[in-house]
Amino acid sequence: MEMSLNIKMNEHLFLRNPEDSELGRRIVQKSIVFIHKVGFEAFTFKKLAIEVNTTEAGIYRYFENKHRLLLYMVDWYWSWQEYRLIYQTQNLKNPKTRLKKAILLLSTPVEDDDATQHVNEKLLYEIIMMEGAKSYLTRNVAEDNKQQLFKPYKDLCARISDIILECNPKYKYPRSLASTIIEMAHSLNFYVKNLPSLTDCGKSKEGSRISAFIEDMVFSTLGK
Amino acid sequence: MEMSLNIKMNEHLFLRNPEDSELGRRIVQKSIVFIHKVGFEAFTFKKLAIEVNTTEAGIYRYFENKHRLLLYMVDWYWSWQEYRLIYQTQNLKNPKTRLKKAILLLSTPVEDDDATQHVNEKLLYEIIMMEGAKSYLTRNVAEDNKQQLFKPYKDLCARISDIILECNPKYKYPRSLASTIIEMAHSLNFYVKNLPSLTDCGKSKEGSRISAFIEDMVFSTLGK
DNA sequence: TTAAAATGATAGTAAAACTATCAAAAAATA
DNA sequence: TATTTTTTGATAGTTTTACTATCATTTTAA
Repeated sequence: MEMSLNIKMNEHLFLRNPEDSELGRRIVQKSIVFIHKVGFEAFTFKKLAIEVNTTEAGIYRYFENKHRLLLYMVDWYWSWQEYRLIYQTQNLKNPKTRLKKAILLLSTPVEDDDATQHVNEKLLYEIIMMEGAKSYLTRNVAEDNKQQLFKPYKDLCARISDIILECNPKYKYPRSLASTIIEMAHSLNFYVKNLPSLTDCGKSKEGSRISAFIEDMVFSTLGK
Repeated sequence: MEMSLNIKMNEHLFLRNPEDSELGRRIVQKSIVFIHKVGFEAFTFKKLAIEVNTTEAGIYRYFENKHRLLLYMVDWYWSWQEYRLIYQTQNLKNPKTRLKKAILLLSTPVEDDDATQHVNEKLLYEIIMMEGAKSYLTRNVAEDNKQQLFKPYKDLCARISDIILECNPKYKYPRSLASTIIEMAHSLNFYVKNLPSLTDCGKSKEGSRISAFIEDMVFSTLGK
């Protein structure tokens, strides 16, 4: 059986939906490869146009600017992680097991998933690690937030928060703890790779050590 | 008694030491005000020059580019926080009390400190909250790291890590926990202000709620 | 089959991110 | 105090970025 995953994206993210055309899908696909390669600062629509084999104007017809394109990728990523979380925890009854799964999913660098042809999840994970925070660390946070552009992140946070409450209904800070899990899962992976003295994890077995730390912290906090 | 605090900065941060001249100090002072006002993206040396009452070339004589100037501010901030931590914990014998103090210092938005004439710490705290991560989220991390440009952050992390170990010598992840404290203290303040649904803290009494969350998490993790 | 929409090709603009030059002013030193 | 050195001011110039605009051609939809 052949299947493919399609995530419905917020309409404010684009001028023309990139899912609807060959060119659009190529823009998304190549921008992931290209941002991963050169970083968000050096990434321009002019250079991307060459990779995509179109013109600068061609890309501007899909995305207002490169920040919106980043937001598109970031939103796609968080929606995908929420999907993975739902999918991979569906038969797990024990909330503790589910929370463990959530921590593992977020803190383990991802492998490419074939269910999505034009998105390379492995590269995307590393882009989020490196550039993810730039999606909200701008003067436009308030406006972007009004347009619901951070909804996928918030949804994931809320979902993890719910699992936290299932583990311990009396816990006072489920959302703060959920955003700590999400944030640190990615930050610590960045640190291990680039500023290892900020962690206790060696470069080997990265994911597992990071998730061990987060797990220990979370379950201590929730009173096992 | 009149006193002033002077922090020795890494020489790679600047071309000419801004501490050594009236113009240099004005560049630092005004850049804090200006970045706080318009954000790092919209901040340019040309516009800063007008505020400082000099020319664009005048600023380029002190700083190679705006990213180095950001790093200068970020490093100054972490050094200052380390100084505050040492100063404010010097007579506290109990490691638990000292760790609580550290959490409070990092998670409470700061008031301006008169010991430093040309640095407005209140504005600087908010700049770090908003722009701090951009200092290391670049393609130059590795190079910048070789030049020791992240040393102040690492030093602070190491110091908190030491206090953590005093609280519980057997704890396995003191550095990861220390960087979690530092990172989340600032991130959560940003969330409360801009994306409150990622937290459980209302906009009132921000600092105290955030530190309550972090304290609870940290001491649960260390086994009170 | 014809109208509408999407793309390609090209041009142009304002601002950003620098680099260079040279004279005037200020500071250091002899 | 004179003179050398350093620092600043003023101005100009270059390349790249981040767009916007126009128009012909191709593709798709009615």
